[in-house]
Amino acid sequence: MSHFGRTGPPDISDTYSLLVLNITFRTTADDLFPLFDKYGNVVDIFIPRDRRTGESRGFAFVRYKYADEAQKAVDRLDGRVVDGREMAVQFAKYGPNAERIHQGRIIEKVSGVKGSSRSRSPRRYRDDYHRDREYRRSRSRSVDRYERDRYRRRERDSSYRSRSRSISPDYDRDRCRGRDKKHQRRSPSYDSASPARRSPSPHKIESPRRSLSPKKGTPDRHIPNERSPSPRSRSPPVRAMDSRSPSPRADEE
DNA sequence: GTTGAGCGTT
Repeated sequence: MSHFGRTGPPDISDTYSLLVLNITFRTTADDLFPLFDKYGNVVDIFIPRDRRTGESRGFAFVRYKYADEAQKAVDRLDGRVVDGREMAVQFAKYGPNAERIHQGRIIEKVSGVKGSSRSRSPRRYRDDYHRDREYRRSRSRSVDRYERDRYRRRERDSSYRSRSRSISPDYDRDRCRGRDKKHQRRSPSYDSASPARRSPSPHKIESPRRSLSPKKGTPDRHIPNERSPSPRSRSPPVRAMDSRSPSPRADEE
C-alpha cells in the first residue's frame, strides 16, 4: 500500500530526506515510489500540495532508510525523465520544521530552538502560510507571465520602431481581423472575469481575495435568473440589450 | 485544460 503523504511524518530522525524538484504537476507519490524504491528502501514520500487548489507544487520529498541508498538514488534518478519532464533529485537542505539537515539527515533539532535557519515557527501557520504560498506562486505563475508579456510587448514595440513597418503590426492586425471581425476581444480574461472591474493600475499585482470567492465576482449572471422564480408577475419582458435603457425605442438597427 | 523557481504534511 502506498499512503505516502496521507498521514503525518512517521519518523525523520532516522531517515534521509531527498528533495525531488522539477517533477510534473501530475506526478504523484505512487508514481515516484517504484522509481525510488528500486534504488533503496523508501520509508516515505511526500508531495506538498497547494491547499487552495490541491494540486502538486512540482516537487516531492522522498525519505530513505539509509544514506547510501539515498545517495545512489540521487546519482541515478537525478535527471531522469519522468512523465516527459526531467526531475532533479538532491538531498534536502531543510527539514519540515526548518531544521538543518545534512545529506538528508537532520543534524540539528528544532526542539526548543527558536529562529532556526529560516526563522520559522510552527505557531504562525495561517498568515505566513498563505503569504508564503502567495509569494512563491506569484513569481512562478503570475509575475513570470506578466514579465514575459511586458517583455514581449516591449520587443514588439522596439521592432515596430526599428523596422518602421515591415511585417509585424500589419500582419497581426490583418490576421486578427481576418480571423473574426465580430469576436474581436482585447483580452480573453476580461471577457469572462469582470469588464467593469478591471483596474487601470498595473502596478498592483493582484488581490488575494479574488481567489477566495470567485463566485461572488459574477453574481449578476446567475443570481437574477434564479432569484426570480416568477418574472412574469414581477418584471416585464426583459431584454438583454435594453436592460439599461429606460426608453424603449422602436427602431432596432 | 494552464504554470516551472524551489525545501514538507496527518
